[in-house]
Amino acid sequence: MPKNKIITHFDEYLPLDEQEKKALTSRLTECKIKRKQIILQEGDTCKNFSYVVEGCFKMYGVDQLGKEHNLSFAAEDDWIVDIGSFHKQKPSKLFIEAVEPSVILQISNKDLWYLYNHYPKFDRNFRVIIEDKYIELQNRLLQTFSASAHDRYESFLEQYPNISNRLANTQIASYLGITPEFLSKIRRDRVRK
Amino acid sequence: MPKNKIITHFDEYLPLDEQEKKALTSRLTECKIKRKQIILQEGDTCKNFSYVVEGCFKMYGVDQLGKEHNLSFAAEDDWIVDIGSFHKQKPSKLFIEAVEPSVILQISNKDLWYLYNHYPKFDRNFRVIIEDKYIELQNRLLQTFSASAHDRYESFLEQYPNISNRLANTQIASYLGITPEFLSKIRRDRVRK
DNA sequence: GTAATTTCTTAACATAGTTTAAGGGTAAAA
DNA sequence: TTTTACCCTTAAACTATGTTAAGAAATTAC
Repeated sequence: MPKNKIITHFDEYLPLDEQEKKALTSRLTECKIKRKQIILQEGDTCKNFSYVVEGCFKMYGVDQLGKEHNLSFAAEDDWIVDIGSFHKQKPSKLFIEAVEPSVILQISNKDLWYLYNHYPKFDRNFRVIIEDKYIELQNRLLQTFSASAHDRYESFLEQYPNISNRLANTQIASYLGITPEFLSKIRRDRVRK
Repeated sequence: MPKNKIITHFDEYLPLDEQEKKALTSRLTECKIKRKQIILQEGDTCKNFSYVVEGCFKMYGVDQLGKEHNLSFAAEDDWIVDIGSFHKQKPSKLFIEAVEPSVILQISNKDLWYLYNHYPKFDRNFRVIIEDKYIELQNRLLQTFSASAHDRYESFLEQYPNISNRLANTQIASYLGITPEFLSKIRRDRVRK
């Protein structure tokens, strides 16, 4: 039962009581998503906060030359949302796309605010979830400035072993901020050494 | 009265009632900080969440070669903290240093948790504050990947006019992820054009 | 199972940004 | 006010990474 997974997820933070569980699960929508299906498109407003039960997603921006830049991946038991668009309910500059057939649980902006306003524990839990994501993002930015592409690739493999072997190198290159050709060169040098 | 500034700051989120104001202000410590004074050092645990009443700070990491990489600046009415270290109460990898003589209001980790546990509104307000910071950081990362140093400099000047004219170019270059020499070249080309 | 599409690799060439070094300018400290 | 420390700029040589193109390999779709 997919909705149990999200309950278990919250046990890592402040566990929900029966009433809160009921309030949450009754507001979750389960969706099956096909590979390459886009669940958020540039220009649209991000209406849902999504919890990945199964599968994997990427969130990316597209630059003036049409190139994609991956901001994040989300696999099992992770959240995926354009917080900027969701939080302010304004058009997004990003895309969210499934890289595998996936199952997600979605909660709408309106319903999440209902939970925030009636059960303060959700403010707490999402505060902590966001803080953790902020820490990750800040570490990544620091690495981008202070380490070579080679070192960033090594870190990525160490930090996300479960995700890295499910993604095309093209996608990893985009996440690292380099071209696939250059990643290929890095991989060749790794093996040779 | 510095403590009034922080109350006004919260009015932009969910305004505090009298009891909450009292609970907050009684837990704030006012500090005067000298230019170049370091309020968080690598290896130390970040014990305080700091609100800048006056002045300006930088937060940075130092790489293996001893080079500084600025992650963020904070001036009046902004918060400065190493969330990673503060949140998990583990040694920080970062420094926080005043770039001007400053006045800050600090709240300790313990006291902030007291507020979180007794007044849920603080969970709400800090959730929203962190979300805003997350959005900023994510935009910056996307820009770092998709725009040239020249364009990033222009954006920085537009986005932070109040900070940019108070900082040495060395500091701005570090924030943009380039060398001061290259920023100098960018500035020369800007003027010529 | 086969065709179609995408991904991976290689290599030659191009470039944004770095390094080093040095001189002059500016703001902080005493 | 004077000294000191730091900051800014220039320029030439250098390096990490990007670009283009093209064939081989792998994965996905039919």
